[in-house]
Amino acid sequence: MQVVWDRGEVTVREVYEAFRERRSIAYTTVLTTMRILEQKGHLQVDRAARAHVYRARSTREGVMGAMVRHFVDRVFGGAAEPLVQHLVRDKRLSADDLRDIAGRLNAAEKDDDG
Amino acid sequence: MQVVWDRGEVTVREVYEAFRERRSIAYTTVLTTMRILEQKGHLQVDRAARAHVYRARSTREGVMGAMVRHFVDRVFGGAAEPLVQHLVRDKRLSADDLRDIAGRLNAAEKDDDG
DNA sequence: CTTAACGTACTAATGCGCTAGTAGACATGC
DNA sequence: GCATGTCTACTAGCGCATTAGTACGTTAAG
Repeated sequence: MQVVWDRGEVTVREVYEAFRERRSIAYTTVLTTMRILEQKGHLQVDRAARAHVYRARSTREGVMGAMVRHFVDRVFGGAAEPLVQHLVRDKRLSADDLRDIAGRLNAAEKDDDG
Repeated sequence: MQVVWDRGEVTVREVYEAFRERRSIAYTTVLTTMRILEQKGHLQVDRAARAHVYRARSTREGVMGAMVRHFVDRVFGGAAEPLVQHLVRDKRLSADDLRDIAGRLNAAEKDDDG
């Protein structure tokens, strides 16, 4: 998925090569996986060329958003605060980071609806 | 797991009853699940009594922390900011919430090492 | 035309989580 | 002692993700 989002349009071969850089994997594995992703509606395919061309059906933002939502609901019952606190405890975020984001948010909101 | 954490010590029967309140499930399903959790080291079991007594081997905090870490690494490559931004976009968090948390953090840090 | 490279389709094995059934051990009441 | 209810152990099916092998078609080179 990451590879598809990065490149926009990909063939199986391209994804295969991208994966190979990191770990050993069979060409047919990638092929099968992409076919499944297509069946599930995550990828769109153009079969005109010999090597089918795949594109993502949804944006990275959208999918990640759904994953976050799912995760927060499942693990924290929908409550975001404890999640953020975990991030902080893990040193993923500092209080400064939080203020930063809050600041940017205010600016964005003014931009948005102001 | 939630049930075990809530009650501290539980038997299979107790967990079973707790689950039954929400959805139909077989007693043996709960039993098997708890046995697996024990094999995986998540639960600790005392076989002295006829009805084995289970306790959690790790705290809720610890497990949730690990889950958060895992999630952030896998989905966001370890970067917490974009995750937080998703939370905000989903209306799970407001800028005020963020400032709130940041404020509490400052207080805690003073408490901690100050 | 023949052959080699490339590409897809189909099939399948493996592993894991979830579910539950069956069998056997044990206690309890009569 | 025998029936009944409770509890665990063992076994197994189902669905899904992951991985890859085999078969077959197509294209390009000679």
